[in-house]
Amino acid sequence: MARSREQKAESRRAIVDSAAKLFREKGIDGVTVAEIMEAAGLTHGGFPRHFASKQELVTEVLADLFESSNREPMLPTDVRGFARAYLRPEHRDAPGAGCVFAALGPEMSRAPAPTRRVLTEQMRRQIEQFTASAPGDDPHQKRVAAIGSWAAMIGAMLLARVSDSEELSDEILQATRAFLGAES
Amino acid sequence: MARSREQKAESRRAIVDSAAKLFREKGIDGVTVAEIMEAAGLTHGGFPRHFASKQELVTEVLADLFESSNREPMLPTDVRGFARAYLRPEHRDAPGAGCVFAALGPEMSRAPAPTRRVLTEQMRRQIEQFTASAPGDDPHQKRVAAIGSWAAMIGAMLLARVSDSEELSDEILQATRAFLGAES
DNA sequence: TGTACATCAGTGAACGCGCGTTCACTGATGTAC
DNA sequence: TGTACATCAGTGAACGCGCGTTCACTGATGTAC
Repeated sequence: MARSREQKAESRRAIVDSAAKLFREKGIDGVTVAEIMEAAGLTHGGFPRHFASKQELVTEVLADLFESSNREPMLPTDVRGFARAYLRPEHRDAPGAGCVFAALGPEMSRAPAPTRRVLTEQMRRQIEQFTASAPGDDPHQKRVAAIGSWAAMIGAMLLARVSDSEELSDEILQATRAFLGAES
Repeated sequence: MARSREQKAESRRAIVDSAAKLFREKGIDGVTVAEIMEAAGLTHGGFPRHFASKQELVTEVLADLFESSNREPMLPTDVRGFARAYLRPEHRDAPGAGCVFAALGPEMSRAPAPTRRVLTEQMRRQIEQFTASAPGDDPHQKRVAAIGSWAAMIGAMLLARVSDSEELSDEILQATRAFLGAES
């Protein structure tokens, strides 16, 4: 039943990827370790060979997600292009592959210190990235626009996902795109 | 041990109020029925005399919160005044008394139908209320500004609560106020 | 190159705990007469 | 107005289940010689 070092690395990869998807889809508390392990093609008993606890996996998943999205961004890096791509029904309907903040925000504000540190670091990075392309006459205005625009995207995604009316949900996404000057 | 009808109504009130605070502070899953009952000055065994299940209490709490905030608003009803009051560190630091969407958003997007119906109804009401006072040359522009502004408030509160740096957190709130033209 | 052995990824059963919910019971309430 | 009785809010113990975690075990890996 034992596996090579290489196979272990593959298993770890599969666990992190499954968890990244499931956490965002169902919330941290909404997913069991057994469920994650099964999605990774393993049984739950093997979990402690990779992570000391579920919470440690959470932190690792976030660090991994941010690392890979910084390495090769899935969305445009300019704030308007980002907003156009972010505020789409496809993103709303696939939380498992989408924005961590919109999917897990409140749960994350109650997370332990190491987890919040990773999130805060990413927040700084994202704000700086948006500031570069944000509209404004001076650096301060640009940063204000970067923060305000990002906040609007996240809030809109959250509201769009709560709505039980697809019409209202679509309108929220579209209106926020217009509000941010990111009409397609 | 029995109580009069009047006392029962008082107990129910206490349960709903305690739950409204605790749910927003710690998330739905982060609070136990026993904890809510204790905060209400009762023991957990009495819970089913008031609610058929924890989930039913959740829906009741939301309906009650929205009913009372619509009856007598705690914040200004115009969008800029609302933003000024909403985007405050005091609000960030007291989620138990604050915005339901920022405190429970993602958890709510996975909630059962009756709960989401109550939330969607309130979303419509809030958007309509903001539209009345939002900037814009025509009704469409005003509605766009209402939606975009509200989204920015909720997203900013969420980010401000996730940040483990008070400086960054304060900046997010302030920048979003500036972004929405709601500087004090 | 072969061989003996230590390592350890992964399995599946089990543990222990916390939770939502149920239930027998209590005694004050409030109704029927 | 009194009195007997049904009701039912609230108590505290218990139930049942699901979860994160632990553990004895397995057998392939990969190292030591």
